[in-house]
Amino acid sequence: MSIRDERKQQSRQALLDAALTLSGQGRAFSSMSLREITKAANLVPTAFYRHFNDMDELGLELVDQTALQLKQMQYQMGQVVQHQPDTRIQNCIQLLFKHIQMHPEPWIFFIAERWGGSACLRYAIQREIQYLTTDLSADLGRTQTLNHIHLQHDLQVLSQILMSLAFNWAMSWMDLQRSVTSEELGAQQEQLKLSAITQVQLLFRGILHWDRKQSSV
Amino acid sequence: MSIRDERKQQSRQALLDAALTLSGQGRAFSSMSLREITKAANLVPTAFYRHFNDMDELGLELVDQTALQLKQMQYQMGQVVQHQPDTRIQNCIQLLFKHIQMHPEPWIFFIAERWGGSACLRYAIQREIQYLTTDLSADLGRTQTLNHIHLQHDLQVLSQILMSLAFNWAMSWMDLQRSVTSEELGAQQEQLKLSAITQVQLLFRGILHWDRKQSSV
DNA sequence: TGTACATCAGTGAACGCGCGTTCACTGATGTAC
DNA sequence: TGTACATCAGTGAACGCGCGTTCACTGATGTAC
Repeated sequence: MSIRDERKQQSRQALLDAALTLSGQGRAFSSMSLREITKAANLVPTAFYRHFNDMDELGLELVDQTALQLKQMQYQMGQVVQHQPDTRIQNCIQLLFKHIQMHPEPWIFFIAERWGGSACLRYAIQREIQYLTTDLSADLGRTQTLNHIHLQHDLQVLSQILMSLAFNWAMSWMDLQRSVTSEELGAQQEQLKLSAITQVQLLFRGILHWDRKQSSV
Repeated sequence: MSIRDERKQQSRQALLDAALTLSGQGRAFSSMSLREITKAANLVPTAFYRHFNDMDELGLELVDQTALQLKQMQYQMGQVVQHQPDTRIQNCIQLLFKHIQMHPEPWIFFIAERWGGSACLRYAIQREIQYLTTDLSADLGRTQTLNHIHLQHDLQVLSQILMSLAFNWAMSWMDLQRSVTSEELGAQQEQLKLSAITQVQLLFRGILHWDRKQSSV
């Protein structure tokens, strides 16, 4: 890549990073202004148009980038579970929260904009979450515990629940960091983890006793 | 109430309704302007200050009003289940979706602003959802199916899952109405209901086999 | 009941500000010979 | 390698617009006598 192209890429990424940072601070994407973003990226407002036609285009690119990060995290967790088949639920949850702690922005951006003020971001994120759910469903189908579940639909339903729970945990986690004093933080984080573990154990207890034929509880 | 007070209340409610309507159309609260709201309520911008100090104050009042509607819906569902103890999960879900269909705005407002761009709305909504969850937990504790669950914590965890699922269903439901053509709508709505029913059946299967002592799956 | 005054929801002009977008430009980088 | 021209990321002035907020006002409603 030429010097010029490289610098252009840097500016482009600076714009994307600026938006992601604001999102991480709790701002809604639909309330961010083009001028605000360019200022944070050390550019004049008009330079914006060298990279994107409008804010929506930047937003969609941001969905792509953050979705990629979430997919990578999911892949890594899948690898861990596959190579250590006796990994306990506790350890999985611990691993998940460590990831969330280290890279919170994609999680925040996804859940805040999933039902946010921009329709095109909503659809893009919804689509990405569907991909993630399908991938998770495939991962789950390969595990020992769940190989008695044969109907794709049932696995898909389980993944949907897990995915919606995971996003809830991520945001509750970030919410604690934003609002709780540092002395109480550790305790409340532990409590959140415990709650998450119980939630998943409850789900897996249901799956272990799952039987399509008598499903009319 | 005097004529003057009555008219003032009407204007005030018109402002609140205007904001709720915009929210129902997919707009983020943090991107709504004071002028926009007053215009929709047939008032001049400056009249806004006769009712609220700023948009945040209006937003908090809106949280109170919509929370009340959700509480009433929860109470009604609790009554139905209590008086017909053999109510099936299917019927509960059907009832829930009927409510969502008839009064979608509180649901949309709550989930969109739960992680939206306004910090004070986030906290207010979070608090209300906690109340709803605790109430649900109490309702569940009174049902036959669950009277083998004695630990408050376990009921609370179950309520948390159900609550987060319910909000997900509500938004998916509204999303269908917004984006799917009318001929496909009915079928997709049925599919969503089926998915919701399966999700809850799975959860209750887990609860039926729940036992704190061997909870390390 | 009638009158004189007080209250106050709503009005309309005005303000300074940040917004998205246009345009002609600059000057470093890339390319052709 | 050196020169002459092309490209194009970033600049800066300017525009019209909607924003939140101030202020002095109007006139219907309420209150005291």
